[in-house]
Amino acid sequence: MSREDRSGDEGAAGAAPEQLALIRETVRRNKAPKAKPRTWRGAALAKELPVARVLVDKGVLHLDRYFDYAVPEELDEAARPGVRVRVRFGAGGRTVRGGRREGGSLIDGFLVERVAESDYQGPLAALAQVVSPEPVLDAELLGLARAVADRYAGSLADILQLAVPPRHARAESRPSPPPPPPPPAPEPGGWQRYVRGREFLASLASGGAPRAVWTALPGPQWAEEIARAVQATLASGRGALVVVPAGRPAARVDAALTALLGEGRHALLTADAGPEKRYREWLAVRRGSVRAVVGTRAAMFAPVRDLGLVVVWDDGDAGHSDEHAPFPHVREVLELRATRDRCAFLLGGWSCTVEAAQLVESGWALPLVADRERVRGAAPLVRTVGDGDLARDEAARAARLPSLAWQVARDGLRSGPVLVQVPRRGYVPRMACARCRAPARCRHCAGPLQAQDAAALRCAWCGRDEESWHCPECGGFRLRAQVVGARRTAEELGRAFPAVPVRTSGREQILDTVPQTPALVVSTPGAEPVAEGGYAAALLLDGWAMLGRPDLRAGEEALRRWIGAAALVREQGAGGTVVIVAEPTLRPVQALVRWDPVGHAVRELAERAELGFPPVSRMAAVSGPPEALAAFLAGAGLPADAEVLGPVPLPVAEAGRPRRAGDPPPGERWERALVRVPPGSGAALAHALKTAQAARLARGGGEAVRIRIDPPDIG
DNA sequence: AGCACGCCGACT
DNA sequence: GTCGGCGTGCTC
Repeated sequence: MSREDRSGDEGAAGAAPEQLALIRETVRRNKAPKAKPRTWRGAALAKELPVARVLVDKGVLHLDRYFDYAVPEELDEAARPGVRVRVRFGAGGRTVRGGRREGGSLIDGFLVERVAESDYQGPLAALAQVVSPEPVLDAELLGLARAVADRYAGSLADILQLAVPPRHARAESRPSPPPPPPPPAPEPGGWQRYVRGREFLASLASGGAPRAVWTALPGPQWAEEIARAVQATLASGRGALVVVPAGRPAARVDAALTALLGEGRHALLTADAGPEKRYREWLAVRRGSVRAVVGTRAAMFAPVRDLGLVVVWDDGDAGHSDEHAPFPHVREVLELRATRDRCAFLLGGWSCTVEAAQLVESGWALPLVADRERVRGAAPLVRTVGDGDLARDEAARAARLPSLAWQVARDGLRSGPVLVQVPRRGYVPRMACARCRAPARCRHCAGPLQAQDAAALRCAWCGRDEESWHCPECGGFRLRAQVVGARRTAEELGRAFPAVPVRTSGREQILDTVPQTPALVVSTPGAEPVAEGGYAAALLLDGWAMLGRPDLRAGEEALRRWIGAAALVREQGAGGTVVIVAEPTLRPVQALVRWDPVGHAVRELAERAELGFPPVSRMAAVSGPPEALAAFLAGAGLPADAEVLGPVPLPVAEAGRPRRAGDPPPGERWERALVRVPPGSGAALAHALKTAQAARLARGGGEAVRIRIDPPDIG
């Protein structure tokens, strides 16, 4: 921008807007007629479409737009839309005598588009280099990345970092083979067990785009069912994408696809592959030589050709949330893809998230379930041990384990392995009514109450102190925090059955499978090995630890984990039994007993709607130093229907403790505010936050605040 | 983040 | 006149 331009703006500060526009227009016309670009070097330009619009690869929000560069004649051929380029970028660049340009540093970018002329006033710099002719960012992927960036108030460059793997020259130089012809449509297989299963598969095979929330029957067949859905989609001549939360389930779907389709039909995109392999597989997908993909969360952006189906398995698993800003979630991204590409959508799991229930409730997706009788037949028998039982149970007090659990373990060990689910350490207890166990909630915003110290209660959302709490359910006025120590219980179990081997599976060392022989398998949630032929029984000893977490999702998450363990147990007709040590009146416990995760999610959804919780409302968390946060919120121009809760102080990070993304730097006192908007205003909220953040960053001095749409831990 | 531009005070 | 300090805003 020239000096004249700037002084023109200043001189017109008091002028009417039309006048201002007129002045700008005049300056523009006089100075820089829209014509072929001039470059500083005056090099020969491409004859057709000599301007390249480039997305510079900097995650900074205020650079989240395209920059125009001139295309030199010699790069004309290679400079196609979608290729990686290098350009000079930075204020360091300056024009020196003779109209030549120097300075500015070389940075990476993507060529987004070729156009005839530029809106930019002034001479364009030339593309420095086309890194490779491989068009890695096509219009479809760009559009998706843009939509995801907008949804999460993040920058396009941040999304592209997740969506386009780093280049590897050797991988690129190898040609990819042509795709094999479509396979025949599959037999319905296990899909026959679901009410509309055959129809769903048939629709996929005939090129349809059905959308379903699938409540999978317990047992290991889900992977094969997903593979059949993929095959049906391939049979229609389209591609398919499956995203699972971790490497183990990815391996299961991978095996099922190989069994059904043979080798070379699909790609496995997981985080643990090396850079070369990763890029090679990704390229094979992009080039269309592989039409089906299974992978973990980064695969959600996989550039599958002519996408016909997206699948997400177990969407409640935290593994589906990306750890890098702006933290996109697989379910949400695949929803966007299904809508944008008009392709089929399949969300499956043994359990059911509130978000999944909402997809059905809103009519966006149809439920895909088995009838009650079949569900009951496939599930194990679930028995509960509540506080009353424990109180009456002499043995339990002595040995810290209920008699029922002993019996079930002993019986089970006669015919096979017995799973013992124990809690992970580190759950923060939530306060609940000592009498009826209803969670204690803030009377103003319904956020969870937490114990400050011995006496004081404070809302974790809005920060208000609660001095005279009483239970709205039963009128009780005493609170209790629930703490459990069940690890030792498992050890005791081991001592009680000395003839039986004890195997453990946990965070550090995860067992994949265990044999059919009798054994005690002690596992933390999510790390349960699969038992050949199913477990004879399972003991779920962590009821209170799971329900006691100060998290909106505590109930849903507890149920998901219980079901995740119980689904590995034999059906009740084959003697499969589950014992859960938790109060049988609690909603998630009842849902487990009835094996009704959907009913549970539907009720939770209704309750969330009533209380103004996500996903019925959209929430964003904004955190940062108190002054910066206050300034941000004051100037953010939030939608009129936005409601700001808080800010409240965040816990100060202790030195030596592992930090999670979004935690304040050690020793700094940060605050966090929650902003919530009603349904329909989510996009406006994201836009307002993004704009405000960009303005702050552009001004330079302003300290950045952290923004997270759909925060996972809203207390 | 870097870096030039421009305004303003100090000095030849 | 002209040199240079720092505050502001831009990067094709």
